[in-house]
Amino acid sequence: MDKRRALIAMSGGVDSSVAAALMLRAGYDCIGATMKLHGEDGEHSEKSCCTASDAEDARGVCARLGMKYYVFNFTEDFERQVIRRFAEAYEKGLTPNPCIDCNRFLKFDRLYRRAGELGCDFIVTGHYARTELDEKSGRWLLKRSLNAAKDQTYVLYSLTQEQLAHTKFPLGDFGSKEEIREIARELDLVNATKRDSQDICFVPDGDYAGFIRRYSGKDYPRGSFVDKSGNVLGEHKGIIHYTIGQRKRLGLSFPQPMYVCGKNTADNTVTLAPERELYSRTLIANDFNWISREGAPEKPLRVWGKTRYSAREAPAYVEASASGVKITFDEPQRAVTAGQAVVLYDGDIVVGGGTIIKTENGGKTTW
RNA sequence: UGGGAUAUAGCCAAGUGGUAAGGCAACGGACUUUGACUCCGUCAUUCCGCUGGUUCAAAUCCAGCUAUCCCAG
Repeated sequence: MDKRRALIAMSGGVDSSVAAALMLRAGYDCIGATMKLHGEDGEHSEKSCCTASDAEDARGVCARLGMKYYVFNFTEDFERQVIRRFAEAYEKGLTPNPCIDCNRFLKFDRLYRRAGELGCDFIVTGHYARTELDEKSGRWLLKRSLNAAKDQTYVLYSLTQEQLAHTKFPLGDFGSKEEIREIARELDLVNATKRDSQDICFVPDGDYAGFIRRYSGKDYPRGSFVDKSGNVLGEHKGIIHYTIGQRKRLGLSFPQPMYVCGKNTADNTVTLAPERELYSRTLIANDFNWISREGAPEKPLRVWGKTRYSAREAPAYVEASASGVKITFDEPQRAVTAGQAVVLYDGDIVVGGGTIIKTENGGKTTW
């Protein structure tokens, strides 16, 4: 019987390289692949991913491990599905998470389909997450990695049952990143000590507002910082420069720290308030993907919700609502931001996730 | 141009004779596969509006000047 074949999505980093090694070790017929996602403008730092040198690292690792290696040029899809969404979201006053879109539309769609065309049974990534078939329900589950600190299920909530059935995350069962690096060292992989990637990969200099301006060719006019009562506090540099909960780079001084608590694209204002104004207990999310269950529960269901990548999950109830999925936390959450994802957990199991479209402050208002 | 008040870093602001707190902002770093948040660090090498004076010693006392604000015009 033929060996099962797997396509390894290789960024050039240590994680996906070790994932490949582990799949080989497990006896799979492995093909390495790097997605070329953005053009070479020579300005990408070592902090970003998917650069030419990263592809070289991936190629080197594949050579070392004796795997076939391909580079797929997905720059067009990336531009359309990730960068454009990113820019348009900011223009609408939202704060998007491009990593989630990249996983959803590139890795687990474009690349996933390509893997199928190449006769692969699985797509493999270096994400810290686990999958498991639940015998009782017959559903594929997405579960947190054993290494809780590195868990990346938050950016994977969009995976469908079909995708989960054909995905493997070899790193999910490791307790620490050190173990991963140790394997890389043992195998003498070139990137064993390469630093973890971070920041938005297509905006390596961190100036995402400048990037959006160059990308769209539009000008984002200055406007007013206002307080909750509408009093003008100062001038802001353009609404795309700010996000909910932001404290720094406001350029204004007050007796107390002030934070962005609202953005209004209609009148181009940014509302500032003290930290205590940032908390909201309920939110509405749409574009929701349910993983451990079929759809939204009719009656409130007990879950743990996470409103941002680095947030700790907090107890909440989720239920169906006219405008989407309604989530009510036991305790108000800080700076819940439209455009970001909310992901729900039941222990280690990802119940589902969606995009936050609306929040409500401290129970003062109901709908 | 009569009276009163205030003049300390980008902003606010302690300090009232003994050798410049703190907060905000800014900048740097850590953390982080998003934006943020958070944490750590730097931030008036003695012109503390200016000029003199008193004193061993002044941002702190005195005088004059300048600027701003308020009340009277």
